[in-house]
Amino acid sequence: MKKKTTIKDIANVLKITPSAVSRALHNHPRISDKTKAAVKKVAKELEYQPNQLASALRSGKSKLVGVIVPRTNSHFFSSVVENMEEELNKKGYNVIFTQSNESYDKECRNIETLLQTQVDGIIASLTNETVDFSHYEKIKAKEIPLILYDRGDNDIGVDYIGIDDYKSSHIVVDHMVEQGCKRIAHIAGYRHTRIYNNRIKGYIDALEKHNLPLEKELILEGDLTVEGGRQKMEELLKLPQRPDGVYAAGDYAALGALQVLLENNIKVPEEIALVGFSNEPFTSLVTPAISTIYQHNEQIGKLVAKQFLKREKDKTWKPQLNKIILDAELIVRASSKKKE
Amino acid sequence: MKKKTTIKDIANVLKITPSAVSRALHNHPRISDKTKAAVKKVAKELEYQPNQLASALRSGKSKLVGVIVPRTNSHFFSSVVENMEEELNKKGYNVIFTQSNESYDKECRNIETLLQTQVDGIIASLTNETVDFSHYEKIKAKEIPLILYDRGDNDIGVDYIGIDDYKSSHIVVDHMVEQGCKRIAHIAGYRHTRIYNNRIKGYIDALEKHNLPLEKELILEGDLTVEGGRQKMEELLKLPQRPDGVYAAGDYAALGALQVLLENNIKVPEEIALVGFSNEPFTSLVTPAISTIYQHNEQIGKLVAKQFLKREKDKTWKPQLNKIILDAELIVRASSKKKE
DNA sequence: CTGAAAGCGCTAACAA
DNA sequence: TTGTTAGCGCTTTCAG
Repeated sequence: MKKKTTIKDIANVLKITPSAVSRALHNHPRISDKTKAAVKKVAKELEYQPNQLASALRSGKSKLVGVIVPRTNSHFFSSVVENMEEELNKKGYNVIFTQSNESYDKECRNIETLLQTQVDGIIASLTNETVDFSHYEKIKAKEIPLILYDRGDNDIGVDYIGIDDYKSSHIVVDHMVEQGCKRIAHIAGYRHTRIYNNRIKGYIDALEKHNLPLEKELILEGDLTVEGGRQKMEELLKLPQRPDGVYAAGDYAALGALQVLLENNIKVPEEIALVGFSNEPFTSLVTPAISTIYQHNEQIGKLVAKQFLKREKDKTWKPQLNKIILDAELIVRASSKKKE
Repeated sequence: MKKKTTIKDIANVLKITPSAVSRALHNHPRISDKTKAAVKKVAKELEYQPNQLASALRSGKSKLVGVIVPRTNSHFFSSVVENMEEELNKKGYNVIFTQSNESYDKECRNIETLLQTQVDGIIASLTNETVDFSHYEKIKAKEIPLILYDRGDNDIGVDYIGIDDYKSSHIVVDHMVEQGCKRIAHIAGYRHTRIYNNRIKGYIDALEKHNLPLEKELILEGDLTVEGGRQKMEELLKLPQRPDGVYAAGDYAALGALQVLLENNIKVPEEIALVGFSNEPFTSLVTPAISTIYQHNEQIGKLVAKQFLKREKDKTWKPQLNKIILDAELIVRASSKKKE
């Protein structure tokens, strides 16, 4: 490894002190424009690259933000992260990025390593498994900003940004009723995950709002994979009286359901309408295209970043709860359009 | 921010010196088991967390690896990264992760920030735009390990890991010929990107191998988006004599092509067989499922990580070319199975 | 406007 | 086996 130029090297060339160089590079107000210019010129000539590590150690600010993502292979998360990164980069922060792979243990280790790396803040979305929050208390204890998003609606008193799952279900049911559905089934996620539970509650209350009877056999809890969706749909088709609409709490499950419907020559949406959740890219690519809930991925990413920056700036910051809940948006596509 | 425990604090408690503590924590051979135990006990009690920054600054090793990805919203890249991360974490490295978004400028800036962060190595896949490699020379000049993967087959003399695109085309054409195709079209990527060029060359040579005539109008270069695939497929359908097979150099383009075929009531694979490239998840989800090339994502991720670790270990390392080329694998699905 | 000097937390060569 | 000492590269008071 070649030795790199340091501010000391620049100082030597110009016969000034390292501190002057440091100030010049940071546009300190009380430094002459002449030296500023000179320093910058020499810096460029010597291909000076600031050593962030040293700066971080001295100043106590690493300019690093740790992000924990449950999975990368979901369009939702990757676009959230993309926007977060963009926003943070603008303000001179770099993003260290780890994935928990939906494992609680990995999540704990992620936090450990991020803290060791001296990140200035942590942004996280919980795994499906996470029910205990004690590992997050450590972060709180250190009083570094912690922002949760999407999966992380919490009682531990830290910032949270996500969409209104309860209301989303209302939007979906409203739409399906309007399209003429009378018996809407719900392929649901596991109830112990807060967001899925909220979707179930929203579904139930929305039915009541429309004076539709609640039929227990129309709520099928499970994992929201393609295979899961297939199984649940097959169960639904075996019922003495079939539903005329299916609301799946995830797009992959919706796709599985669609496959089963098509294989059974059931017309979508005429016989059974279908709505998914998350706006995964494939929903617009299959035939018929699947109606789905758009979670404002980009905006969530940006908001999370901004919230972090706000916390970071405020010196007197203490961990505190502050929820930002966005309304989701229904994207109506062919799979649920019974009327024109 | 609360003040954190340092090795000095531990030293004070035990009335020993910081260096002894440091050694104890690192299981230095020449330190008594007694002090080791004592140090570790106190460390736990005080919730000591090593400050990687300080360690990095002192030792010149940040234990950080920078990874540049063109896009995260591709299944290929996310699974490569996932496996890379896993492998590197095992050896105590953390991954800093940036995306270039297929922009040359962003790629340059990414390198800049990674170097400033004092990463111990850089792992990158080039953007589609990248034709000039001068920004990578900087990394070479610093003599820190640089590994390229997938897009990055290079003449700059650094390690590269990817699949054999030329051969992949052969595998595809062989398969299609075996299925009875006589006129195979190629929806291609832009020729200036090496991997797409290799796929084109492979396609051409494979046709020759099978004594099939090369028809220029059957090679359509473009961006491999869904929309791009649609357009090219429409062009192909306008030809006086239609092809009986389509090989798309990307799955999204293959999907676009499939949509057009289905909209025109053309039977797939009976009238026109279809093969894509990359094994994006949706290929197995659409109907008919799309045959495609699997690029050994997981293995590539692991190999890249291992290659980095090898370079890192070898103190006498100098930038040098070392290619690892994997054979890709064809996943045959309904879209190309003319025979049983 | 600039210089001198101290130190962030840790490691490692050299002593003892 | 442990202590001493010096310093990684940078920032930041405190002087001048």
